[in-house]
Amino acid sequence: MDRAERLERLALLSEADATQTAMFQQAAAASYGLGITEMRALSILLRNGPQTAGALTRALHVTSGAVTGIVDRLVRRGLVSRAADPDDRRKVVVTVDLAALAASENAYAGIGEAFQELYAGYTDAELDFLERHLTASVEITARETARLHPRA
Amino acid sequence: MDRAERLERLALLSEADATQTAMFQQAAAASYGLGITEMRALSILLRNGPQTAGALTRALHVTSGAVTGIVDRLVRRGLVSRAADPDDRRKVVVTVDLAALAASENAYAGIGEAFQELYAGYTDAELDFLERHLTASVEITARETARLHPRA
DNA sequence: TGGAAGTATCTTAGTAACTAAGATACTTGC
DNA sequence: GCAAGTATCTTAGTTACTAAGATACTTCCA
Repeated sequence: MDRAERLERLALLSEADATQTAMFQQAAAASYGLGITEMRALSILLRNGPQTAGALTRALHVTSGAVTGIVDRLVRRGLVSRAADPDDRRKVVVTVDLAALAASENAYAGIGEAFQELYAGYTDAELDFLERHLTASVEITARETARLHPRA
Repeated sequence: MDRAERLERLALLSEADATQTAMFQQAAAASYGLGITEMRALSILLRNGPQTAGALTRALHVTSGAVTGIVDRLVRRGLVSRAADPDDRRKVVVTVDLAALAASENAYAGIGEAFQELYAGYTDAELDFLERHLTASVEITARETARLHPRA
C-alpha cells in the first residue's frame, strides 16, 4: 500500500479514536455523577500529585472561579480535601483522598480490562513502540493545546 | 523491564494521552467559536456522511432537544444545512457544507503537521501496527462507551 | 379506509458549569 | 510600612444541556 495513503488513513483513524475516547471519558464521568472537568481535575491530581488551585487553573485551562466550583464539588463528594499551605497562606493545596476514590465504583474497570486483553496479544517490541509513541503524542498534544489557548 | 510493569505504565500513559487529547479538542473547538459537542457532531458528519438528527442524537449520546440546538448553531454558522428526507417527511437530514468548512481557519493544521512529522520517523511495519492498534482501540472504546450509557 | 400507535424532530422551562469582573487576604519588594 | 503583586473566592450573567411534552408525519391493522 502507498505510504502517503496510509498516513492519511492513520490521521483519520487517530481523529476517530480521539473523538470516541473523549465521549467515553464524558460517559465515565457522568457514571460517577461528575462533570468532565471534575474528572480531569482528579486525573491531573492523581498523575501529578497534590497541587494548588492555581496549578489546576493552568492545567485545566479554566478560570480561577471555575476551579473554586470544581474543588467545592469534589470536596462535597469527599474525593479531595483542601489544606492551607503553611509557607504561603494565600495558597490552598488540593489533595485526592485515595481511600475514598478506591471505595467508589470504578467505571474504568471494563475498558481497562479490554485494553489489557488487547495488549496481551502484542509483542514486547510492539509494547515498547506503543510506549514511545504515546509519550511523543502526549508531548505534542500538550504543546499544541497550549498554542491554541491565548491566555497560556 | 518487567512486562506487568510495562503494561501498568502503558495504561497510565494511555490515560494521560486521552485527557490531553480531550483538552486539545476542546481548545480547538473554542478556537472556532464552537462547543465541544458541535465539533463532535461535525466530526461524525464528516466521517460517516450526511445523516438525520436522530442518528446524531444516538451518536452523540445527547437528547433530541440538544441536537436541535447543535444543528441550529451549526446552520447559523453556515457549516451544515438541513434538508427534508423525500421518503420520510418526519426526517431531517443534516449535511456538512464542505466548502464553508474548508474556508474556515484550520485549528488542526498545527497538530496535524506535528503528527505527520512523528509518523515520518516510523517504519512501514510500525505504521501498520499503529493502524491495527487504533482500529482495535476505536472498537473497544465505542463498545465500552455504549455500556456506560443507560439509555443506549 | 380510517384510526391508534409509533417515530422524528422541535419547543419550553429549568439546571449546572462555565466566564468576566472584582473582592478579599496574604506576600514581596522598595 | 506602604504599594504592587499574587492566590483564591464571590457574584452576576451566559450557554449548553436535560426532561417533558407538542407537533407532524408514518405504519399497522381491524
